[in-house]
Amino acid sequence: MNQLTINFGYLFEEALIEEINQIGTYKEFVSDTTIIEIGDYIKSMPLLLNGAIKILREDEHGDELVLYYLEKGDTCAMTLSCCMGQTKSKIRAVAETDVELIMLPKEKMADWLSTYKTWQSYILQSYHHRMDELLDAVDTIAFLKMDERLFKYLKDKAMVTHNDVLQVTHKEISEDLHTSRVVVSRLLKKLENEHKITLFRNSIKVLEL
DNA sequence: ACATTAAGTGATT
DNA sequence: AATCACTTAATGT
Repeated sequence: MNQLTINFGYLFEEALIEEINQIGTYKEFVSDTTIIEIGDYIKSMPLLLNGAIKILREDEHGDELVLYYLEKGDTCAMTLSCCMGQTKSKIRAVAETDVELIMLPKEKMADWLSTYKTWQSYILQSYHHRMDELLDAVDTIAFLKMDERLFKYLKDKAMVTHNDVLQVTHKEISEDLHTSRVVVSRLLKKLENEHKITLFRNSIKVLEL
């Protein structure tokens, strides 16, 4: 399993890679699978080898809101805080693309914090990075108008899937952004008139990246 | 041919 | 920006 060395070799020393290889369990998820559900107890943390994961928040009525995406080399900050305390997940994680990852039991990650300096800085950096992404998400929701949010959403999605043609319906977008389908349709039409995207049935091509 | 789902649009709040 | 009501277009059975 060389995947690990490819994605994390520059981060971790060999001994740590070796331990991860031995202890971690390799898993795959196909696109659109829910990996972590709200309320789940977290007993292991993931290291993303390939693909992208969408992190969502949900309100009491089941309405969703996309927070950010995880990409290869990332880990989920939520699981970190959940593994420390014994709390439930407050977010949902859905595979945006097909995903390959390694699950690490939570007991080890605490041990490694003291044994491996590279592990320690990786965890701390992950936290820092997630915090930035979260602030970015807050800014986006609080300060950007819907049309700008929408365009950013499309660009982000194109980015993580490495594909400028997005396979989504207006309805799905409206759910991710927590707005109505009608609004999304109107704004998409506007973006198309501005030549930023082109619309098709069930897909959208992003022109300005 | 008919039903279903996706998308476009005017009018109203 | 949300909702309603309605139309049109594409797709599935």
